[in-house]
Amino acid sequence: MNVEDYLKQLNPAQRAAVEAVKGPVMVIAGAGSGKTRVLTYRIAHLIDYHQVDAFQVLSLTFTNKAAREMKERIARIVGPSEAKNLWMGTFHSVFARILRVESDRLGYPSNFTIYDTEDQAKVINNIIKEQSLDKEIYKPKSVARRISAFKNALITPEEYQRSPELREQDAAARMPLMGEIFAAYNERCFRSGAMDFDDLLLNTYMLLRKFPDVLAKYQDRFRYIMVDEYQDTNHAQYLIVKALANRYGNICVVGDDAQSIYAFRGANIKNILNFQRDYEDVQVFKLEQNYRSSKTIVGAANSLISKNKDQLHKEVWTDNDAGERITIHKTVSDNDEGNYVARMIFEKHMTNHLPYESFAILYRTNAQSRAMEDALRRKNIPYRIYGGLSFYQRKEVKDVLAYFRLTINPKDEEAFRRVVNYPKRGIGDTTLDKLTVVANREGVSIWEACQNPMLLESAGINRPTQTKLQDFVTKIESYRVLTQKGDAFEVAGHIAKSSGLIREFSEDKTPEGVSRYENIEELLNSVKEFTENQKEIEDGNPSLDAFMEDVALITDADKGTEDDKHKVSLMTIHLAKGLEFPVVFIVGLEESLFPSMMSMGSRADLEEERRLFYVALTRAEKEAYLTHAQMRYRWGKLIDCEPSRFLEEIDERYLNILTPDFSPFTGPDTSLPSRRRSAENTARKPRTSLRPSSAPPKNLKRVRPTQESEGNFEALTNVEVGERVKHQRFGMGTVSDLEGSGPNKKAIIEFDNVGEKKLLLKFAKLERVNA
DNA sequence: ATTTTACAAATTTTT
DNA sequence: TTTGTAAAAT
Repeated sequence: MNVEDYLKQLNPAQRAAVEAVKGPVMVIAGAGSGKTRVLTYRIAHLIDYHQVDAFQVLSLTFTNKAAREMKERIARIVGPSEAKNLWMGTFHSVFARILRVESDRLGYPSNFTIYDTEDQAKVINNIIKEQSLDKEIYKPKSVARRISAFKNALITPEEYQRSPELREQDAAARMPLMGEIFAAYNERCFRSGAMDFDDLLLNTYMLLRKFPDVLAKYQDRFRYIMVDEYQDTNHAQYLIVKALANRYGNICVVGDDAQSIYAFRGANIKNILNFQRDYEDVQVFKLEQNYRSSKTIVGAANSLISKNKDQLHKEVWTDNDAGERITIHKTVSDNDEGNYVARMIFEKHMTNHLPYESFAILYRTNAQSRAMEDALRRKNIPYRIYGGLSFYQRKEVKDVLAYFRLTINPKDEEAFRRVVNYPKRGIGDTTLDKLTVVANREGVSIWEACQNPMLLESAGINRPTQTKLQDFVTKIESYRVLTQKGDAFEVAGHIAKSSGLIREFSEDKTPEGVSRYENIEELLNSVKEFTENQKEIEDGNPSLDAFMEDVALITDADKGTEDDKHKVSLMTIHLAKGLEFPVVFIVGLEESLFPSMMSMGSRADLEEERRLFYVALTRAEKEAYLTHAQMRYRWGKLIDCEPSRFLEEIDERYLNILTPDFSPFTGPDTSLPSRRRSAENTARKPRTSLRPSSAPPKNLKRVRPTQESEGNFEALTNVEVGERVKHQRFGMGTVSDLEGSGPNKKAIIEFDNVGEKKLLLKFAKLERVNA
């Protein structure tokens, strides 16, 4: 594709934004206005037309998936060898990459661990316990939120102590020791060689501020900077971008104030509202033509968002057809809501021949997915849930990962605590407490304390336990040696086996245990896949370090794969940002659910909820359905619900309000007479108890005790060479070889799309395909 | 040190 | 309803 070709595909406003390559540029991009297209072509244009070196372009996106897709599109214009040099990714992943290079400046090891929310909570919990504070007053969650807020505002523990206002705020909240906890938390993370998500930003900022030569280096490298979803940047991100752009001034931010929905994690909508004040001679472009949605949807969304006070003026319009009115439907209960949605999807799928991937069900809270899942499953409608408990957060997966983490960075205290006695080694809480005391006293990590027999002795740990600890240390050390030679897959496989975890899981024959075992297999598969991919790439890195780096910053939105074709998407509205679907169901439009209870206190919060609804509505291309239930299960109790105020805020001419008659004689399934209702409820019980009692697998393989696994059971193990088979995830393939026998029988399968895989037949959910 | 039992708490959204 | 934590028992 040459210059003329891609410029021709743009409308005047888009084209102007693409061609304005110098100086500060702000693009206000209404929903569905072709923002990604502008960003893509702008970068391609820089490289292709202005001969800018791809190494000098930094592009910060909202998800890594978005970055990957954009890179592919750019590659098609400028060629893959050039495109691969682009710096593209989320703030967190790009800055983690920089921090790995520069970590010694800040006193961190370059293989620092990235703590997720769970690790963070555990550290805080430990500190609260050690200082014997009342955790009714110092709620770990609120402490974590508070610390996160400090970091996003770039406040250090020292600055905290110097600020009377902050100290008073916490004293007023009966938490006068907040500053001490904050300091202890930072200290502990530092000693563990670990950064949390906020640290990735904060430390990048500190790095650039304290070391002018580092700043100069990156200023000089990133001569063209682009920031997507600028309305969702926080203060730290704002300052980092500003610092980096300070030399060349070629900064282009793209965003939509109407879609700012991340204030709760520190995003500051003022960043976009004040951009013109912050930079000189800003060129502003407004993309107001919506290419995505029908006139009805655009009109409805406009009428809704006009209720917000804080916004930049813009007029989103569309050339598309008027389309169907938006349906509002009231149901009796949350289960009923699920049935309605499932029935509508089924009907539309059958009568209009819409594939299942055309549908999305969006909700405010993850908890709402349950009712939807039940209903979809009952109708055998395939679906995929995004978010919720992700694969990498599952307990058993984190256990294995903790061994990996400890191998890479033995100072990682949370990983240490997690696995030092798992599988059981006779090292219990008492020992751990003693270790903590001595580590704190000496100002070293627990690991370092374990390496020093003198310290163990002085901690009052008895001889047998000392030996156990030393055995553990030796074991981890041996893994470390292995990482010097082996690739991620070799090391991971060895660790999983020799740590005893595999044995631990395989001994458990309960359905939960089997599911856990499968998840570990799945994890090792993904290590294998990663290793192989890295080996194929020219300068790929197949080490375990690289794998863990990849895993740490994977986001829920990043994980979609090919096998999501033909599936209905279920996700929170937050996760739906940036996506679009022909038909969208927004469920649970009830007061104190959406808008959420927490947001009803202040106008600013309420406006954010309204923007959230705006985002939800504008995901729809052709049709939108809004549902609300009269009753809903919450906290295990049935509660009454009022329709959301947002429903009244949409201009009526776009609406089609169904006021269904709830007598048992009308609609076939919409409302259920009480007898059937209770019968259904009792019928539900046994199935629910069949579910793994641990958190049900939300993302990858969901264990479905009923249909699938039993249905094809005979077909699983007796495949033969040359046969055509179908795998849930990998698609179609041909069996090329068999290995092992009995329960360990494996098949080597050449898949049409993903190449050769070796699968344990016991677990691979294969289907025979008749040629 | 580990297992069992009982009881409380939880639901906003995520990198 | 489910999940996690604290106390009590082995």
